[in-house]
Amino acid sequence: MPESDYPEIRGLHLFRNMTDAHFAALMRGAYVQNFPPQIELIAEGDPSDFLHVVLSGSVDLFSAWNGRETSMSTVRPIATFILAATIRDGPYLMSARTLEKSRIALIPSQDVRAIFDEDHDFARAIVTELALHFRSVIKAHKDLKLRTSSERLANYLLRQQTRAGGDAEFDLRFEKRRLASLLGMTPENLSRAFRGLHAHGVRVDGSHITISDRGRLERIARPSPFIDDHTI
Amino acid sequence: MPESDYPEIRGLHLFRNMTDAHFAALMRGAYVQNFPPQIELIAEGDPSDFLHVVLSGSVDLFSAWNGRETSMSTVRPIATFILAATIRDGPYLMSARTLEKSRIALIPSQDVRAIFDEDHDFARAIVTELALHFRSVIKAHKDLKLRTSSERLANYLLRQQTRAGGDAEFDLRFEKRRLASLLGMTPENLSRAFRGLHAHGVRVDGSHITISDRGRLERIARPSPFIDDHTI
DNA sequence: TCTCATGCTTGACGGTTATCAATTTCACGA
DNA sequence: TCGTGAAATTGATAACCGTCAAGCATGAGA
Repeated sequence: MPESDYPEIRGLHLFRNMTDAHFAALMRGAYVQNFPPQIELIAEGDPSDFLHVVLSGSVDLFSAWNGRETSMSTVRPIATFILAATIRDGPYLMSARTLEKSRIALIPSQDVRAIFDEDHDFARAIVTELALHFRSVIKAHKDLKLRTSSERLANYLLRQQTRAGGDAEFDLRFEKRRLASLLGMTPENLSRAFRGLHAHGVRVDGSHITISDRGRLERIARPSPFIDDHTI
Repeated sequence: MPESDYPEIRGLHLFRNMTDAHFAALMRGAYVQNFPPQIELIAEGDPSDFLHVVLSGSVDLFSAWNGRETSMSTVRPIATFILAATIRDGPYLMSARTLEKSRIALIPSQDVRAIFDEDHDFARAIVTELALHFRSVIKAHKDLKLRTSSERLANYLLRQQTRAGGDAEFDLRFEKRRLASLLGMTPENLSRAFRGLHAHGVRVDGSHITISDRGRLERIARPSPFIDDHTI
């Protein structure tokens, strides 16, 4: 594992407060690999041998059943994924594939579990991380159960506008087909949902979005901090 | 807090391995209360002052948005709820109401966080519990995104049959209206979905279910361990 | 036993969403 | 610059699901 990757990983919440010795022990068994786009990193059902850390690029977590497939979430640098499977030593519940050329660190799951037993600060960080992820999934679940597809899109756009610094214009960070899958709809209906939002001040040009009047969009989106605020 | 409640709580996975001193410290600030049916224990958005433990009865966790409401899950003895909100010291993401007369222990959240910092076994148990819950929500999310309503019902019935010991006959543990909400559908459509399963060997008499041929039901339900097995 | 409230079921209807097919647009390499 | 293939859009259609209204079943209480 190249020294240059250490600071990035060390800077993560998860690894920030552990002792140097324990961090070094974790890194000893870890290695970094470069992957081309569209490579399947892990498959649903595989044993969880490694905790993954996305250092650059991006990774799609998805799941399939009975010939259907859906995107569950996208992981961007710097972040880990499949922490829960690592902790429980259970099979992956989602598959993962690179969306673009990506650099990914692989930390043996058994090392994570071993250091977890010894380093209280690391254990504490894992709990915090898991609780945050848990709450995010709850929010996604509420989004899906309580809202129609165009309400989900409207609220998604408001969230993206917020994370873009509140600017009236910003770019979608996904292909629309995958955005559709994330939002739980077909690409066709995403297209129609975008058209429906024209009447509420949303302009779409390719992946470039313009929200002319946030207040107007909020009146139909009705965002709730308990669904849409992913910081709490 | 009555001594008689100690063993039940102590027996929970979450509290089983912590030291006596720390457990006693937790129980010092805790108290047990009896609630009648249909009492709202907590409301979405409230600060998470207490970790709740259901000792008897049952509790519905639900969420509302824009005039709509949906059941998220049901908590039965002996189990805790809203652990993640307690850990993060964030607002509740779900409301909770008693379904029947229930006895519930309330443990101050700040005590949980304080003991967590001191007792490594407790911290470890919390991580395990959170990871398990996280994976359950992921499964529920996949269920909702990948399956139609009658597929969800068919798989729900198979899961219930399994937990009833595999018997061909068992009873639903919910009112059908709440089962419908849990499964993400209306009571009307639940009724129609049950009728649709008649053709696949499912008999319904009130809340009594008979599955004449599990294999036949499995052929249309196509259960997957990565959605339906809540033990992994 | 009767009444009444509640939950469940059924049918009719409309809205939402998925599917299929056909274009159009766009990005990228020849 | 042009050609190619994938993505995005559009329209038509059907499946799915929610809503509304009515009727039925059940059980608690007078």
